[in-house]
Amino acid sequence: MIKKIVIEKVRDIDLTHVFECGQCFRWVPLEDPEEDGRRYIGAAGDKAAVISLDGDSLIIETTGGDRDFWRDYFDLDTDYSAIKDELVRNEPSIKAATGYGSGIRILNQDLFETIISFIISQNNNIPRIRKNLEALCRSYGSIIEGSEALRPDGEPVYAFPSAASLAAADVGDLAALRLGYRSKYIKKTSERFLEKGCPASREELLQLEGVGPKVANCIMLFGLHDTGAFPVDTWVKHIMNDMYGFEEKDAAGMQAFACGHFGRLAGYAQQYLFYYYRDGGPASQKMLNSSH
DNA sequence: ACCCAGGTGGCTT
DNA sequence: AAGCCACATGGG
Repeated sequence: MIKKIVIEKVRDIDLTHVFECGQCFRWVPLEDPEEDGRRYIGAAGDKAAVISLDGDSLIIETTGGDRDFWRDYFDLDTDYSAIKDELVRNEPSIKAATGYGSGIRILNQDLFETIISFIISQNNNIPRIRKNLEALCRSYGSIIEGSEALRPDGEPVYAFPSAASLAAADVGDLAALRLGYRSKYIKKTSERFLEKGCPASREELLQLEGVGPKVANCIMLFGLHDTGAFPVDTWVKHIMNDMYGFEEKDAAGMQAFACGHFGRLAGYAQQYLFYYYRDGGPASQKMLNSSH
């Protein structure tokens, strides 16, 4: 049974930017990739949905979750115009990035899904991360009841696997999904998650196998909504080198500086910058190459 | 055949 | 603390 939820008068939201800025990996365009205002299909936890925008109304056709759940998922009670303004006031050179990624929102994602997703992200690229996660969900996640009705072809949406199902997985079977050396991290981390419960701090996250400083920061930002977290990946290294002259290897220095410079908005700043430099086309790439 | 991608763990200086 | 290197995989 599909329920339709309409949230009116939403601001600062662009579905393409929200779903393709690199914070999540399982939402995909449903159809008409060229069409303006396209619809996305995916899942948040065990709730499948098709998401679209009609003017300033956010339309959620879903198998579950009430209005409050989706308001929280899309972070709709946060004023992103105010955030962008404050970022630009504090750091004028970020304006191109906030302009390009205007409409990004930091989703409130499921913690376990975020942990596994960003363990898979290490030394990997986004298209392959998406493939890996889809394979993982098809093999270890259950079909979301009623999700067949969301898609014209009647294909179901799979829920993200539970910690129990991944903890019970055979490492060889995980590797067969092309998860590579990350297979053992996934199993061990799932076991520990089951045993110890949800990690709630940086220290606890760093104790998980396959979670280092960068992945921990992604989990804090995307899974725990700690907006002061500033993940430093290979792209952000280039950016911080370009903007402030940091040595490429000095990830810790970059992170410390950014957290001081942007404060509680560091996570937003990181996401606008990452998305702009990665997807913003020739203009952003030129800026990166100009000084080095 | 190399280099890179939302890096980490482990070992050696 | 800092510097290597292996690790799986697939695309350019």
